[in-house]
This record gives sequence, C-alpha cells and structure tokens, in this order.
Amino acid sequence: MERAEAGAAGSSPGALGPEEPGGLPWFHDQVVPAGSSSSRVIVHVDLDCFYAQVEMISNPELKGKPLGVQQKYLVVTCNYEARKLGVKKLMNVRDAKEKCPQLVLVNGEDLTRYREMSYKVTELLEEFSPIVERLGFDENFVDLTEMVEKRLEQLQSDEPSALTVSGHVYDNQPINLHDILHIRLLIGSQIAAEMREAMYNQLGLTGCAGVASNKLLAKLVSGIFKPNQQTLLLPESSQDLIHSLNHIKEMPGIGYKTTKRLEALGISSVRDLQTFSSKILEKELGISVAQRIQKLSFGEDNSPVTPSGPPQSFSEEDSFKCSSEVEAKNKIEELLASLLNRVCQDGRKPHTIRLIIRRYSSEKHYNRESRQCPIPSHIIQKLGIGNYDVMTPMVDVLMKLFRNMVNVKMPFHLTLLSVCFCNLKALNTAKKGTIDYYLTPSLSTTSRSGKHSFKMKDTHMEDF
DNA sequence: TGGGGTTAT
DNA sequence: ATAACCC
Repeated sequence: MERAEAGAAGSSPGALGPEEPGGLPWFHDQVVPAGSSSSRVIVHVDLDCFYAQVEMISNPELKGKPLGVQQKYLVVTCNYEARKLGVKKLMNVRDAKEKCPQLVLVNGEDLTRYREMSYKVTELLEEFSPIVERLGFDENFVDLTEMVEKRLEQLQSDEPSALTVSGHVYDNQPINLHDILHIRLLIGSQIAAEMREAMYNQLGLTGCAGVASNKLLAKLVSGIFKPNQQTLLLPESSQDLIHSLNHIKEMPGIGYKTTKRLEALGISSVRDLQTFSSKILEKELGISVAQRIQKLSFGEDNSPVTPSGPPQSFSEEDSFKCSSEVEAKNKIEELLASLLNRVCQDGRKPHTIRLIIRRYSSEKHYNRESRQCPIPSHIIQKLGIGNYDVMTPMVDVLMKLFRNMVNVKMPFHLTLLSVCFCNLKALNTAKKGTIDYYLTPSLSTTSRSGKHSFKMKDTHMEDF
C-alpha cells in the first residue's frame, strides 16, 4: 500500500531520555492508574468512500473510472475519481451527470454486501482490541489504551526507531519523547498504521485513521488528511483543532435541531459556545445536552468507547409512493422476506416487530410514525427453521399495525415503508434451575409436550 | 436526501 | 412512540 505520509516532524528515533539504573526506559514508572478515565488512547478508523470501494472490489473493471453509488435519484457516495470531476456526496443524479457525463453509476439500494464488509472490518479491528464501537457502516472507534500500555512494558530502549510516529502529526507539532502522553499516543499511531495495513492486506480496503485522547478529537483529526492517510493529535494542539471548525454544526454530537436552537441564541462558532453562559444554556437545552455540548466545545469528551457487539436491530426500508393497502402489503412482504433471511443468519430471535411509515407532506422535515408489538411466541419459535410458515402470520401482524396507523378507508399517500426487528434475544440463554428456565415455554415440560402454549405478557394484536 | 443504525426521554 | 443523534 502506498504511504503518502512521510515520517512525522519532531520524531527523532533513538532520542530516548536518560535510562534508569536497571536499563529500563525512563517512562516505565510513569504509570497511569488502571481503569483511569484520564489519558486514553483512542483511534477513529474511517473507510474511504466505503460503498464505492465495495463496488470496485465486486467489479474491478470499475477501478480507475469515476464511480457513483446510486440510491433512488441520489448519488449517495462516489470514488475519488468522481470527486475530482465535481461529484459530491448526496448529489442529485441529474446534477452529477451534468457535472460529470462519464460518471458510472451502480445501484446501492441493497446494503447486503456493504453490511457484510462492514462487519468484516469491525471484526478485524476487534482482533487488535475487543473495545470497538461502530458508527454507521464505515467508521469504528477503538480504545487502544490497554494495548498501548502493554507495548510500553515490552518496549526496549535499544530498539531502533521504536519511537517513530506513524503518519502525520496535526499542525506538525513536535513530539516530546520525554512526555509520556506523547509517547503513548505515538504508540497508538503505530497501532493505527498496523490496523490500516491489515484492512488493506486482508480486505482490500483503504481508510483514514485519527489518534487522540478521546472519541471527539480522534474523529475530528481522522479527517484532516484525506484519502488513505492517518493523523495523530497531540494534546497541545487540541484547541487549534476544535477552533479550525468553521461552525458548531461541524461538531459531532451537535445535530440539526441543536444547531438551530443554538443559532437562535446567537451561537455559531465553537468559541461562541465555549463562552456562552452555562446557566442560560442549561435552561434552553436542558442540563444534559447543555453540559455535554459545552464540554464538546472545549474538546472534552469523556464518553467511553462502547463495544457495539452484534446489532440491536435489523431493518429494511424502501422509499416509494404508496396510496393503497395492496401496495403496502406487497412492499411489506418484500421487506419482510429479506429481514427473515437476515434474522435467520444471525441466529438470535427478535421479540418485537415494528412498522414505520412516512406520510407525504409538503413541509415537515422529519416525519415518521411507527407502531410496534411483541412477536407472538408461536411465531418466534418457528423463526430459525421454516422461513415460509412465518411469512403469512407476520404479514397479518404487520398489516394490523399498518391499519392502526393509517385509516385505509380514507385516501392516504405514503412515501416510505420500513419493517424493523428488534429486542433480539439469544436462543438458549435460559439455564436449568433458573427462573428463566421455568418461564421459557420452549424449555418447560408443559410446553415441550406441545399441547399448551402459554402467553405470558405478550400483547396480542386482537387488543387493537 | 437514502437506507440504514444508536441512545435518551 | 417519538425525538435526537450518527453515517
């Protein structure tokens, strides 16, 4: 893999400080208390134009050509060839074709291959450290603190270039090899490089990485050098980084709604937010949001890297025009069929099903409504095996949810349908002798005889 | 704006 | 069930 970055400024290999009498490097006694939340080493890994990369792997003839991935009338992402020619993310297909007539488009409405590749990336990163948090399909945070500590213990002072940073350093700030925080982050940058190398060698994917002391800063710094490069942020540069943002809307964690409310208070820059009265902010946004985002404005973020593990929900959606119950039912069947395949592969069983609609309306930014209910237990039990037996009863349940939301006797116009399986439970967690065992129909003796199915507290659709 | 995801209230 | 956030 090509490495665009040169060795970082300020890192001079072999410039170790004085050694202790025992021959150990000076920093071996600079212990950070175990479990301490101060001074972590976090990496944010961000794949380059992920969907486009997956498409180019599926069809290598696309490599070298300007490529866009299309969903409905939008180019949701594109490769760098296309970006050079003026195509932007989430650009209208017409505008994109106008800007770039040679643009090759592939349909990316089926996320299956993207999702599969996404989890391969997360699993690869989990081999480095189990503390991996997914953010969308193409980003991951990894807490490297423990791994860095282990490498520091192993580190021999006579290893040549053991203390060379990998990739860029933000602002070209010099590394101080006598500063333990610098050393720890530098080791983090080496691990980040190994991660990117593994992603390329094992999966054929390129991406960026940012190494810093918390998630916010790692995420912000990962985007500094853009495709296929990595950047390390040293603590002394964190204020420069956050003030390089032109507007608070660029701060991860401050979304559309909060931005509007902040603007109404006259807050638009990061410094505006830093210096704004905490009391007033708390009264306007609530204490929780106010305190969190004001800390973010200083580059402070104590939120942990929370291991994502397997997904909490599976959903399939399609945006399309729908004005009759028959159209809705057909689409629901289609969405459900795909979901059943996915849930079957996962192995766990969903205990809740949800139907989401979007109604046509001229103005109103985010309008979605949903109804959910427990999946009847007799359907849950058939989930692993008979894929077709469950279709009909599940569609019945979903259509009841549909009619609960939409008055089918009146004209209606929907623009989206989505089906979601959630409340996923592992199959045989109930162990003999526990309360669960006796309350789990599939394991209890009465249920095993197959003659009684008990209901427990499931709400039934007849209730509607 | 698509087709997904998450957590908090 | 909705509302906010993320991609």
